[in-house]
Amino acid sequence: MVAVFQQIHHRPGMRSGSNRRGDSPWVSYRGAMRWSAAFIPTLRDAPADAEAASHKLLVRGGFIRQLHAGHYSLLPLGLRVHEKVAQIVREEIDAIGGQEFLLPAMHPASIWKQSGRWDVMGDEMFRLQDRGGADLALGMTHEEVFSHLATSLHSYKELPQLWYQIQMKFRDEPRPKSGLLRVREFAMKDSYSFDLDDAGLDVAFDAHHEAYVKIFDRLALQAMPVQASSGAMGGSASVEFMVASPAGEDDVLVCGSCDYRANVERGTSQLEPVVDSSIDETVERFPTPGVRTITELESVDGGANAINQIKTMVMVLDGEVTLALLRGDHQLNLQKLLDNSGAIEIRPATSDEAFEALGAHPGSLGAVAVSGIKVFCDLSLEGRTGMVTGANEDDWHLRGVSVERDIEVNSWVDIREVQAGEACVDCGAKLEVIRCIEAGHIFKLGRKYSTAMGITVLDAQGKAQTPTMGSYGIGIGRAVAAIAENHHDDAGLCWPFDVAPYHLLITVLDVDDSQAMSLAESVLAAFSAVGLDVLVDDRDARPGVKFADAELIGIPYRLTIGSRSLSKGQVEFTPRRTGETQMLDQATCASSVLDAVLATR
RNA sequence: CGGGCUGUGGCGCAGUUUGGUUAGCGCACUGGUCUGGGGGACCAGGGGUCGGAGGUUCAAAUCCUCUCAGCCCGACCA
Repeated sequence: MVAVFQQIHHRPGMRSGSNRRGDSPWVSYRGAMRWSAAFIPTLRDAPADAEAASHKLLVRGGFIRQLHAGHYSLLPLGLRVHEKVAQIVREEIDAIGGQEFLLPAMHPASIWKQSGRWDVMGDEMFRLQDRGGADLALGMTHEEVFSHLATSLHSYKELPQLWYQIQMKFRDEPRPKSGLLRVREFAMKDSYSFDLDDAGLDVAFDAHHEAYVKIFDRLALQAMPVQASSGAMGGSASVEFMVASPAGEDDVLVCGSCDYRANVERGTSQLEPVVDSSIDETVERFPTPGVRTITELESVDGGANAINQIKTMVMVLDGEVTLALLRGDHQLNLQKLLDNSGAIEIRPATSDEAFEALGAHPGSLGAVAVSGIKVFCDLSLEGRTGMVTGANEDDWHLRGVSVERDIEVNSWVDIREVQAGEACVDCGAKLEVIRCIEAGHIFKLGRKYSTAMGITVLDAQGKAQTPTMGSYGIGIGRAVAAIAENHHDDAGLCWPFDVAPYHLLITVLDVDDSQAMSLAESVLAAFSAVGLDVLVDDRDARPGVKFADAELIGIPYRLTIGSRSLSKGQVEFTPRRTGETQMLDQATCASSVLDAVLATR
């Protein structure tokens, strides 16, 4: 470490900022950096188009720069955080037996066609052709490639396998946004488990669940595991790790008194029972001129409260016109309908399509006496009677409708979106809806890919078996952004110790004071000796600039060495998070700072 | 893909409605003097195809047409 100390020795008289190779003996060392030689382009103002706190601060702090929409350059400071996050993920996946790979980012179309996803992925996959005209894709995930490799497995004795990589993924997001939170090119840790049977898959899944808890704990992210939709790709269990943040894009149902947590795409609630007035009403047609909305129908003569209305939504599922029925006061959740129908593509029907299918325009639609059209009906309508709904003739509605008697329902499904304040399905307490960032997602794939890609191993009886798979992802860059979202204040970032670009910032206020510089160097040496990372602010700048930048980039601990305190034999120690400064004795500061830092890490 | 908005130096903006000298301002940057514990002052500088193309005009950052890019809301999204 003496060598390190000398490599970074600041030569008195050298102008700060002079960093030409020819006149500096400075040799790069990952754990130590002089600010005067570093590329840390801090900005006083955030770019006007930055909205999310993490976006603003990561740009202002010189961690990232946008190249174009959804593509960011990681600057040295940003890369250090990114790599520390990746390393934590790597260590925890290794700890459950993961083996790291590095796979091609560019894939032949053939494997995507084999899995069936060449068509399914649609516009979200970047596609290109090579000079020979062969179709290629930039990998958005790596089930296909890993599955292709897994065809080299031949015996049950080789299972289980747990494979992973940390690699760039490419997704042509329709709307990249919020800095690193939603991008089109990003590093992701994705692991895949291969097991002979469901019990093995359970083990791999649970191991990941525990590993993820440890990872997010080490990242200082308060991530809650929530029940999630498996998405279009199916799967029997799916858990997302969600970090509460206004910059997020998912809504999560959180029960205040038990541990029920679910994505609104999956979660449900208890509904207050509704008592319908009469059971044997007959269906009656009545005029409702100009009435087009649930609200209007509430107050019209012969109408009813929303709770007694049937909302008829005309959707197009994979090109087929379909009806989704809900209680008048409920909202449709598209993902739920997707999951329940098994469709890949979903969109609301146009007004013309609705008219063609039902003979009326939206606002007067209903499912009574409709046949030949698939009808998905929300569970909340089971057994309901005396309902009001559209008559499939503009300006007319029906009342006295008994759902089960009068409507030909193909499937009863949970397709409504739970609202805040509804009762927890487990304990009945009030549910909150919390905006979250999806930081990780684990799920059981089953045999979809192993079947498609032709993976088989012989079992103990010599019979061919198709292994079952699990898939587990964590976005590294998104985790960096999520940490920034959760750990900042008005002045800037406050990196958790384990992912901080540097552990200690030594702010030297008078860079021409050789006593101050040599004190900085001795503290640096003490930190380097135990493998901690130190940034020395040796810029010839005014104190105000240095303090502001220090708070902006958010190094967890700062040692300030200034002639004013130094003349009294003192230096200042300030944790970024509290901002509370403690005076330390100059002579012993190296060891006391080291002790303080190690004690609180 | 629908709705809204924005492109002027590295960042933040003014100027555009009503066309008219050399396109300005703050920050940042370079040299200098002073200063020296919370984004300091002064002096002197460098840096801009006004997103792009076409058009109207004696004259275009400004008007017209097309186009590209970016942002926000929604849709969408392992």
